[in-house]
Amino acid sequence: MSVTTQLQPRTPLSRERVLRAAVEIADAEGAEALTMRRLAKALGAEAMSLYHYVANKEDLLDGVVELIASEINDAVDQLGVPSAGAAWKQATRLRILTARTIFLRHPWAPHVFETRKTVSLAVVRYHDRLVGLMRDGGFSYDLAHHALHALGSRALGFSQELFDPGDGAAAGSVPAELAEQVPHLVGMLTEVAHDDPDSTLGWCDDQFEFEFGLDLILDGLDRLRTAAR
Amino acid sequence: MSVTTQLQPRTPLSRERVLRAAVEIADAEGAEALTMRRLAKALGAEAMSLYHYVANKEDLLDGVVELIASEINDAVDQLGVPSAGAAWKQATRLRILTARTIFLRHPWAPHVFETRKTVSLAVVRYHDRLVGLMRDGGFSYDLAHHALHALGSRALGFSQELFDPGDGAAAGSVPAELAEQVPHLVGMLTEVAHDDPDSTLGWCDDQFEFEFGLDLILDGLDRLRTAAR
DNA sequence: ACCTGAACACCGTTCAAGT
DNA sequence: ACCTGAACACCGTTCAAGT
Repeated sequence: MSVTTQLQPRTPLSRERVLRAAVEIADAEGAEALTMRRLAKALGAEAMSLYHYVANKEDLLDGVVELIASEINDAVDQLGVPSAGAAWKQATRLRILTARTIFLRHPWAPHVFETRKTVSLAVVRYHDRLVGLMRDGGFSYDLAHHALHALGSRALGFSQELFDPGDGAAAGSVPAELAEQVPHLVGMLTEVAHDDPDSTLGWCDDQFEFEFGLDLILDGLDRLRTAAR
Repeated sequence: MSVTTQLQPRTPLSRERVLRAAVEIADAEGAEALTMRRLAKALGAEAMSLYHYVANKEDLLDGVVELIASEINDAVDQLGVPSAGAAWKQATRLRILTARTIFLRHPWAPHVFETRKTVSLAVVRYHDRLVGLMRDGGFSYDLAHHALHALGSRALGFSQELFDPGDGAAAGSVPAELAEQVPHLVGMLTEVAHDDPDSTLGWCDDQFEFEFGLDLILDGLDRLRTAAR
């Protein structure tokens, strides 16, 4: 028995390694593949070993959120665009769209963010800087506060859609019975699908719609900002 | 053994009964209490019996969404307020705030709505009528389409918040270390909490913030509507 | 036809034990 | 100290069998 097994994890486990492995699994196979047993196997350990680094699965997911929020903070901290006065809007817009690029790499992450019960310090820090930009634009704390609520998850760069209003847009594929029940949607569907015949499936451009909604809110806030002067 | 057992369910099971019982359990104990075994027990049956009325748990939740969306449609269908021209905005606002009252009765429902993979006909129908109101206001199908995306879940009357920017607002309860890391939020917190000293905990008024965000979007859309004339 | 008991393949997690 | 095997208390679900 003097043959030392070489297949064991060379680097010891750590909370950092556990969290990074969790993100990798979710990236590769989706959030539902992220089980304690599966995660342990990826680390060359047993499920129970993980409990030395995370209190339980909720704590694991809290840590994953903290990791991704830190990734976002790292990206937006080095933007360094002017934000004084009217420039607040472009600065905020760029910051949010930059944060969004991280979620495009982790499409499972929004759902995990939304199911957290505790607040992540990195998420709070992100919002703090956002309020900073608004203050540069002359926002009162009161208006900045309402702004955070109005933006909601859009502040971090994502918006969960209940359904895609363009589903089944393969014009004419809508059953006649359904067409009678939802005439406006069918009309909308055929017209918009007609305007953009390139897109065969899922003709809603997520990025365009995100920016449309974001600009609608930012423009509205900017109007309130100048009105309050 | 001629004694017939009187404790069995008198009324036979049905999909309708199963779905209604599911809503009752979630209302009373939260969505996590809604398991197949628990649901069966509430109906005086065994878990396996439920599979004659729902294909699986996802189908059960799909049915629950359909049930609640129908409840919403029933409520908003009888509003009957004018919606022609500029009145579209008030009509839409009232409709959305009315839909919201149903979610206030089922606080677990937003999460279930957001995790659906298939679209509910009742949800589609709700949005169809919303597009109808916008058409009354002179919206192009294109603008109405962007409007649905911009509203997102707000169209149905709820907005999931990542965190409450007013948590720990018991002014002064913020550790000095945290105060240094997020100065703007702490400043915002103390000022807004000061303005409204009544609220001891959770000083963010959900209803007010929902209406603020909703009006910001509706006002923006109304501006685009008139600009497009 | 409608319903069910036992069993299966998973979960997260506890506990007592290994090195 | 760090890690683990076996076991527990749950899940959703399959299957073959009851009436």
